[in-house]
Amino acid sequence: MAIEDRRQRERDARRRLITATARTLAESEGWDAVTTRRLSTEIEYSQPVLYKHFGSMEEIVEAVALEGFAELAEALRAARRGSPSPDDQVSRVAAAYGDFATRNPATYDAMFTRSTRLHFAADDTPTPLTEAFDELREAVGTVAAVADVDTRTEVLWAALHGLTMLGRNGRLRSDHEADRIEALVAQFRAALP
Amino acid sequence: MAIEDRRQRERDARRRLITATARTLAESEGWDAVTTRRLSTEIEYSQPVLYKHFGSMEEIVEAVALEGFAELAEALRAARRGSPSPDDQVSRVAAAYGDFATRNPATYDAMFTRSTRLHFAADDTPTPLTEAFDELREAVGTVAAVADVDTRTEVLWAALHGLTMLGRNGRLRSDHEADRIEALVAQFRAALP
DNA sequence: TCCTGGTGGTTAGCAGCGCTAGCACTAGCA
DNA sequence: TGCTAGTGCTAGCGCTGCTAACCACCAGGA
Repeated sequence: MAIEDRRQRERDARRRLITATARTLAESEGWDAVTTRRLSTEIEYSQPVLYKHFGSMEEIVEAVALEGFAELAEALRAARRGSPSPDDQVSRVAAAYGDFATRNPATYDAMFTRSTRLHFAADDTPTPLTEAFDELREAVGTVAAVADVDTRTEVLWAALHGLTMLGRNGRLRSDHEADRIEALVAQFRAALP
Repeated sequence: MAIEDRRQRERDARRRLITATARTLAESEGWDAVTTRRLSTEIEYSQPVLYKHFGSMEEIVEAVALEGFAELAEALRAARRGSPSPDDQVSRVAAAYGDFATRNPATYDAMFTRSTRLHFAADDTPTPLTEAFDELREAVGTVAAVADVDTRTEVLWAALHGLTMLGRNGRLRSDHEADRIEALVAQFRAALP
């Protein structure tokens, strides 16, 4: 069995190598550069090896996205815990969200633009996704005992995502990012039931 | 000159044929189906004809996007004008925005996901884009004499865009769309200076 | 009326894409 | 030592966006 174990470890390591390389390559040169040929030369294996681990290129992107969601959840959790007063949590979490998106643009892209098959609020929702959402939800919950926390969390998430995407594509005034986050949090706080 | 005029008219007509066909095809089968070969057979010309009118496939998508922005601006204008009381404008405009995005998913995609080169708030911003933004801005302006209308308009736009994108990819509970719009508008109204 | 320049449109082909069939080799077991 | 299972390769298919080179036609002047 030891041999089988070793083989499994090697398989796992190579799988991680593929996703890590894909992510690094995407962050440095954009997802357009992440082709099966380029990726395979980068990991120093031939193309078909990729398909031993993933059914398609899309699945590789999905794996990167999942990794991203786990990291996002962790970043939001850290922001929430590092918050001195509970009232501050929404503000901190919003800032952490923007920060993550800015620092990992390609990964964020994998999470929200390039992977259409990862669904929320469904039976097959992977745990990293629900965990990230739950962190936002917890933060929203502290603001006040609002009637429908879920709805307001979704609205907050949507606003943060919208600010990220529009900002990235040059659709918003580039020197007012902080103002927008502030305005968002302010109007969020103002709407107490 | 009459001959030259006729030629120009024919050129214009063919250009419109290309964008209209691309849009229709995208709405019915998705942008993946809009390849240069498919598009050229659809308009009953050969591939190089496309390149007499557009420099690349991306420019065709951009043309569809511009058309979409013009229509969106018009839809928002109609919603604003059809509003009985000024207080209602934000709500109406938000609903009209969601409506447009739902009715024209592929066009919306061209506007916000597939065309990265159309910038807002810049010197080279095409008029349809600023017009659409201005309609939102006007609606926001009616809510109250807020200090920074621009910032709050951007936040509203971002929230609407986020709700659209996350909703479309199954990232939000599918039977609470109206609730989210309502919550968004409510918190928007609540945050008066 | 014939000739000529320019325009409109075509066919054929390039490089690169995701993906796969099928072969060569090697490690591990009997 | 011979067999087997599994690993990784080469080569190639059908597709993509895009372009070079050519042909047919029409408008305008001699």
